[in-house]
Amino acid sequence: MSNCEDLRDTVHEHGGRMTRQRRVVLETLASVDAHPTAAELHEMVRQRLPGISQGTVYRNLRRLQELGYVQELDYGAGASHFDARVEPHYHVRCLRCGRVEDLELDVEPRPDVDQAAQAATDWQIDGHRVEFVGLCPECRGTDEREDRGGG
Amino acid sequence: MSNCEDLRDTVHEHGGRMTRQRRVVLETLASVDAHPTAAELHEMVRQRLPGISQGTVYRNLRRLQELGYVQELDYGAGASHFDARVEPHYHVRCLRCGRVEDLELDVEPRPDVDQAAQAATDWQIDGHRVEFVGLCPECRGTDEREDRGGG
DNA sequence: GTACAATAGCTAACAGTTCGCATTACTGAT
DNA sequence: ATCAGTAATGCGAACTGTTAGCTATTGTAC
Repeated sequence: MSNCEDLRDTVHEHGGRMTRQRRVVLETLASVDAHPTAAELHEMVRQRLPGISQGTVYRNLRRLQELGYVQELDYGAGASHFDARVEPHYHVRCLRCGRVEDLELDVEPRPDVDQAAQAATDWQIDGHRVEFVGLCPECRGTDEREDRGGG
Repeated sequence: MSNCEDLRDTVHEHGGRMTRQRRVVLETLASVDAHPTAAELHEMVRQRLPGISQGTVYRNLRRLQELGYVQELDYGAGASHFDARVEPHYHVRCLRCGRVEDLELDVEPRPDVDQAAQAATDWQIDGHRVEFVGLCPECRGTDEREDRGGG
């Protein structure tokens, strides 16, 4: 949420064109701690740009991801969620309401796991993805899950 | 493979009805090492039951999953894959062709990670999901990825 | 200011999955 | 062995999340 000012120039460097829509999509995503889906983000962005279309939000999210300003969190439970924090960090997903949030965990992602995996197979191991699952504070009270976690 | 004979009775215990379709869906999935998608499994099952519909395959996969005979591998890269091995074990997904296979890794899934996560949040942590990503032997040669792995 | 290409907005298409409904066929009881 | 009752089938249509095609705009470089 602080680096938004230089985004214009930086995005230019990468060949992007900083339209009003793209700027607002990124600013909005960067300004919230939550990790909204494309539809949720569309709704938020609409408050500043009422005419923006959902396709534009999708397109910009994809482009911004390619440019490295956004990461997509897609673990299969319904829609993808998006995150403007691109440094690697952990996420939790609520099994009941689907919400995704950051998890501040000082356990470092361990490359030795990848090495162990590499030693065990003839595939080329590029890495691994981790997602924590559970119940968010709001859903802890209620008790009527619609599970989707596996793995 | 081996446990298919008792499936009839066991499934009954859980309230399921062992139709020809359900039996063949499960037998077919259990007889392969691969982890096919619903569509792929449908195609396989058709060789024994030409008239079976895709909806029936989906329905049975869901039901069998509820009954604990099948696990769904859904990490968001296109379609879900299904696995008749329900004991926890690791999987790799090919970033290029999407194939999913087992990964025999003797690193135990570590509950202490969940405990660390639990200590760091007010969510209720139920566990975590891990998926390795990389290139399968067949795709290693070619070099024209269509990436989808993240976080 | 002007030109040009990247992008917006719109709608239709698409993939994966689920649902509704009439028909079939397991299963437990007779 | 038959029968009743209900879960499951097959089919197609609906639904969700996402992408693509097209024309009109509009950033950006000159």
